[in-house]
Amino acid sequence: MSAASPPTGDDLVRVLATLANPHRLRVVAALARERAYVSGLARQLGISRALLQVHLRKLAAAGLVTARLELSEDGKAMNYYEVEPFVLTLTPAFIAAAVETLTVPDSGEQPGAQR
Amino acid sequence: MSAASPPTGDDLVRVLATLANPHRLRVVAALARERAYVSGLARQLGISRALLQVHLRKLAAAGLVTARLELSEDGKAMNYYEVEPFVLTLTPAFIAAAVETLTVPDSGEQPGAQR
DNA sequence: GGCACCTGCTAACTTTCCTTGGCATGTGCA
DNA sequence: TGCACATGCCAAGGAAAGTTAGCAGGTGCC
Repeated sequence: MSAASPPTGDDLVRVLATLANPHRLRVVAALARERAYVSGLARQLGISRALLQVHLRKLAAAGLVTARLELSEDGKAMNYYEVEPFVLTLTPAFIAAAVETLTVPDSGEQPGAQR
Repeated sequence: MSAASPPTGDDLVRVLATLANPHRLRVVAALARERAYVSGLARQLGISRALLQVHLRKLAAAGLVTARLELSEDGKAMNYYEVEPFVLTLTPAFIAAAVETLTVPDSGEQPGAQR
């Protein structure tokens, strides 16, 4: 799956909004090197677990990272996160295409909204 | 120059944050078709000029669009905006590289911040 | 049992962003 | 002169995001 072909413009907005944050960018960068579990990653990044949890959740909601619950050798439950191999090439033309499938805030949500 | 090789991670965050907005995405899409002036574009998009101004300013600050002041046939000052031909390929590896040049919020702003 | 490590959640505060409305300026034309 | 169009700015309220602190649960080991 991954985010190869961004279908809806809403998805694009969500992904961009998710990546538009220094902490989340660091998380993606860290997970790009190697997967990690929450507490360890929090220490590595120098932020609180609560804060990291929120960011990880957003990244997961955008489909940029995935969680995998595992058991360590000593039987502790570790929640390992790994980055999704996404590729997103942003260009004016690409954005123009994505905008076609943007839902409008109030009225309806017709993709091909003519002006 | 355009945004061919995103230098600092801060720039990346700025560009992403700028694009992470439905209105600004629509603006980029509209300008990708053809350049336009503020009032006309506001009518075309169905938003107020004040709102469009703010979004255009952010887009310009991120280097995604450029303004060009011209005079119409009847002597009116028209501020034409056009999109910049940017190309930004987002991948985990690309982000990992950009993070290297992310400035930290409080302390200093050393690019190669060790963990 | 007590300590150290892991997990998750929620409430509340602070900060930032979005949006609107109003005001001021300048031009051309009837 | 008054209308229509263009430009810009600033203040203020509402909505959303970021962050912290605290609580509760689980396991292994001395």
